[in-house]
Amino acid sequence: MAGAAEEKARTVTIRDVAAAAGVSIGTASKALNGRGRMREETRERVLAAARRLGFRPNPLAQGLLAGRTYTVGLVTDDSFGRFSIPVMLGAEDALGAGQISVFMCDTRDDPIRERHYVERLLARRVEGIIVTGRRTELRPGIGRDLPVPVVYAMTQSTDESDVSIIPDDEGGGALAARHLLATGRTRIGHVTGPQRFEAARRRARGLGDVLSAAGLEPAGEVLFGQWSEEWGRQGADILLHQAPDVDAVFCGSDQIARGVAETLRERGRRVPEDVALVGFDNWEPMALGCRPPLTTVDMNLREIGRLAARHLLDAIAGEPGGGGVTVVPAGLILRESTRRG
Amino acid sequence: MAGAAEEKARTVTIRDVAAAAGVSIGTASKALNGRGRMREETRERVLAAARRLGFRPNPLAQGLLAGRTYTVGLVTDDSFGRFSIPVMLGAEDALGAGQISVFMCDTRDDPIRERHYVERLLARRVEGIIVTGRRTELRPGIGRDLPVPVVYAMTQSTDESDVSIIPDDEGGGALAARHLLATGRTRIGHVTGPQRFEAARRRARGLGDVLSAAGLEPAGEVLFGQWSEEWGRQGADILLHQAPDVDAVFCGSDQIARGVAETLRERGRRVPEDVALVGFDNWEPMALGCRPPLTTVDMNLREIGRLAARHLLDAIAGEPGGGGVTVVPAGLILRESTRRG
DNA sequence: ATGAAAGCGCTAACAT
DNA sequence: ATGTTAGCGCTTTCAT
Repeated sequence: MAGAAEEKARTVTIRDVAAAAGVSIGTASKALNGRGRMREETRERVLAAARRLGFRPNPLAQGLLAGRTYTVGLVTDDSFGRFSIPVMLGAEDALGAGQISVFMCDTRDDPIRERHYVERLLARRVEGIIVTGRRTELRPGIGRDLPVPVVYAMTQSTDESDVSIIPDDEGGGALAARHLLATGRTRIGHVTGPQRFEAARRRARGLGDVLSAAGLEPAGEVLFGQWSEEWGRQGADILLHQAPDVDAVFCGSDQIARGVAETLRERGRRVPEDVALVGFDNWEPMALGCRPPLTTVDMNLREIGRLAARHLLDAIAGEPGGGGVTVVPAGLILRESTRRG
Repeated sequence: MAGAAEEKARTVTIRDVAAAAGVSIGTASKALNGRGRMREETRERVLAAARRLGFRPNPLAQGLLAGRTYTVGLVTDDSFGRFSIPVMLGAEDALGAGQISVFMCDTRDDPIRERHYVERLLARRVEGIIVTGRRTELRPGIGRDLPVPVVYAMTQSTDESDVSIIPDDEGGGALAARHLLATGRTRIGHVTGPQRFEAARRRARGLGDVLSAAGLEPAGEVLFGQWSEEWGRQGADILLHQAPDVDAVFCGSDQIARGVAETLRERGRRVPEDVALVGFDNWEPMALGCRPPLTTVDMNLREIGRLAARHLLDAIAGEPGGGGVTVVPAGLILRESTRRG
């Protein structure tokens, strides 16, 4: 299918092509790159030779000359990959088109290792660096006055002049709230992650603001805890105790939502008939495995990655673009857990 | 902490260092690389200049000369990252030490895209390629007679002469079976993924062989289905129907095990008192979120990655190593779901 | 229309 | 002990 030209192990240089076509190296180069003027016949001959020999220009040599490498570094501390992978895929979408390749580095959350990787990337002359993380928290930048542009995706540098692309946690919370209100719920509880997480606070604020605007308050306290199913189970019990008439729960993550769903079911509350449930993350194995399947907020991680890459490309191209934070709107994925009763 | 030397945006070449140290380029090179003999004082002077200017040798130039790039490609079709990320981390462990950087490419399961990426990697003169996948299934190789060595990790090429590193599915099944027998279970059921998956068949075989050797048979039929929680729920019901006295279930994945756990609980069977449960994958968010936390088979994905990288390094170094399949032993992670009653 | 030559940043012979 | 030179594979003037 891929044609008959078998690649041989020996590397073919432009010298070989030129020799095979009976022209000088310079001419071969021009023919291959479509530069300069030359007889059509000559160009054909060179191209044919190149094809026949399986010639691939050596990007190291090209880059050396052009002063470019057409590579960027992607540094992540999200070993587990849940969040950084979609970001990376998005980045690849945007970079791949431009023939830019990505060096992947996982810091294992170790600052020493991170420093080390950044050094290595710079030594390799990457043209830019994308830094991604597990959650949208502030983190120290990877270095000041680096010789290449840096974009933080799904994480934020403490240095305000750095460029960060983050999800709209607050908007996501608001989206969930409006959806629940629209489906007729009014006694809405909230079980979420640790209060020290900016993301948890923002999601809670998004919910709170929408409820306030509707003249409502959250059912029970806003329950900050852990990002785990176990906490979801506990939180649901606390919530049922504080607000027995609760008719909806917005959860700070899909894992928490699963825990909540389980407790609700065990306490005899039907989801969604008695209590509607909205998660956060749209982590499919979790959200689809939940019973019933979970309506949840999707942070559009892929888009975050795409945007980060585009910002980086602009910066590499020398366009200012301006520092600061870009917030990517979240979306709501509708499933059974909030179906109208 | 990292010293006061601020990096400036301008790239520093060895020429600059030589000039600053008042020596020739050649001497500067020798000083920096510790080759050749020279006065200690001169070497010091060059190193000091290099440090002061923030000099980093350009690996493109070095590579061009050495005919090496110190890079490898990592091609994955596991967009979601569940399996390929640990493999990648392991590979990084092994490669990073050798100053080899990794180009990451995600094929999105698209052969065209894969072909494209492989082309690009070869054009970049990677010195080797690691191919990883979602499950241990056979797949067509990425190409024949490629100019660099290729290692398949967590997936297997249909071409038997290719090098593949795969998990020990059969051994994992056997491990689970022996553990269940050791804790006094004898009526052991099996709910797993689709029969068309080699991995599912191997796991079932591992279980079956151990049971046979003990003079036992699986409880009920071996239930092949989907890799989903939903199927776990259904499968458990079928199993309870076929073998009401079942006292343990070995599941083909942690997701399936969660479904099984849920149905068991709803049918009034306590886990682990009445029925012990073993999963497969050690996917922590799933296994730990399960109630009770899941005993499960760990495929040692990281080790698979490490081994794949080491094979690749050997091959790059020109050591034969021999083709064929290497199987990495699995381990059993003990948690509540098989605690002795 | 084509070729020759310089040079990207670096290293390794070979001078001195 | 240090400097000079050639050359890795390629592109790009500048001659011819």
